[in-house]
Amino acid sequence: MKSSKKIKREEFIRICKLHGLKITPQRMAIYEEVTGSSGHPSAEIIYRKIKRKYPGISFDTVNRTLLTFSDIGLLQIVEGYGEPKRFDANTQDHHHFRCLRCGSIIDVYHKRYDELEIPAEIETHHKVIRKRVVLEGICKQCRER
Amino acid sequence: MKSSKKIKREEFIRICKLHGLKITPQRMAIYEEVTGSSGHPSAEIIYRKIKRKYPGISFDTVNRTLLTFSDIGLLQIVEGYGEPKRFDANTQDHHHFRCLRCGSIIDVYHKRYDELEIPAEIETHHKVIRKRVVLEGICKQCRER
DNA sequence: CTACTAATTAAGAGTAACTCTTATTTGTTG
DNA sequence: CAACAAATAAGAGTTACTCTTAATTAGTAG
Ligand SMILES: [Mn+2]
Ligand SMILES: [Mn+2]
Ligand SMILES: [Zn+2]
Ligand SMILES: [Zn+2]
Repeated sequence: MKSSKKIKREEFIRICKLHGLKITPQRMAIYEEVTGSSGHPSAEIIYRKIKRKYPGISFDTVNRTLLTFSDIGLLQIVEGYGEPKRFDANTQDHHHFRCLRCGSIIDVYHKRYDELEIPAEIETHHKVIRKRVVLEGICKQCRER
Repeated sequence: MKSSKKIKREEFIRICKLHGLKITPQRMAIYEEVTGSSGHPSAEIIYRKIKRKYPGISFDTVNRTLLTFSDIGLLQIVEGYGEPKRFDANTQDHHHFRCLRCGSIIDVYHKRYDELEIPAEIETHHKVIRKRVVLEGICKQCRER
């Protein structure tokens, strides 16, 4: 029986080839790291973690690769307000709650949000590719302090 | 009969006093500029426009003032992905469509979006202050090219 | 109106988060 | 395995803020 890690790697290779991207050790490491981390890490955080196991890697490669992955749909960038970009390898349809105090980002799964209709005056003029609900406020941990 | 411009200024002064902010010519100019502009300008754009009529003003003052105004609810910052922040003096309940190619931001008014319920598992743990729908895609102008 | 003082500002230096350039290395293809 | 386009490392450069400091000023107490 195949491990889920191996299936994930094969899927990764498939999508890279589909987009004409070479399979490099750096890309593998970055993909494993970002899919393995449950949160919504920044490029800097991902860079630091990978550097432990792979000291030669450069920040530029990590950042460029994350943007490439975002272009080909392997991951997404979470909506924000100009702080470091936060990456998300969760490709399921989902939304986010963002804490205005500590910056933590929590996944929100809600079927009604996935089914939102697009207003007619937008739909007739523009092409909508993505729709998301963004919730903001103060998270549990921050409230308790 | 009072002009709407005058009413706007009085309301501005009221809110500033409410938050213990001094009424300075710079603040007045920035507020007039940002409420007068229909789009969703960046700090740099607002700075350049004000500089024409008020050559002595500094970028830092414009930027700091915009952030202050956002803190006290006179305006908001539009959700984005790390480009320059975009400010919005439209205080009505509304949402945004953002063009992924040219970066233009279009207001979306849709009652159903204003009435979105908050999922129970978020509501019970965290305090939600704001909820917004973000649409993304390619705008009419960009499609026609 | 005048003096006082805390808030605000201009100017410019500093910083964070990318983003680009160039020389070198490497994955893929024939 | 030879050829070469793609990718990387290193470091410089850029953008968009953000901070520091000295000067100015709005609001208020007399
Ligand atoms: Mn997520
Ligand atoms: Mn708007
Ligand atoms: Zn928090
Ligand atoms: Zn466009």
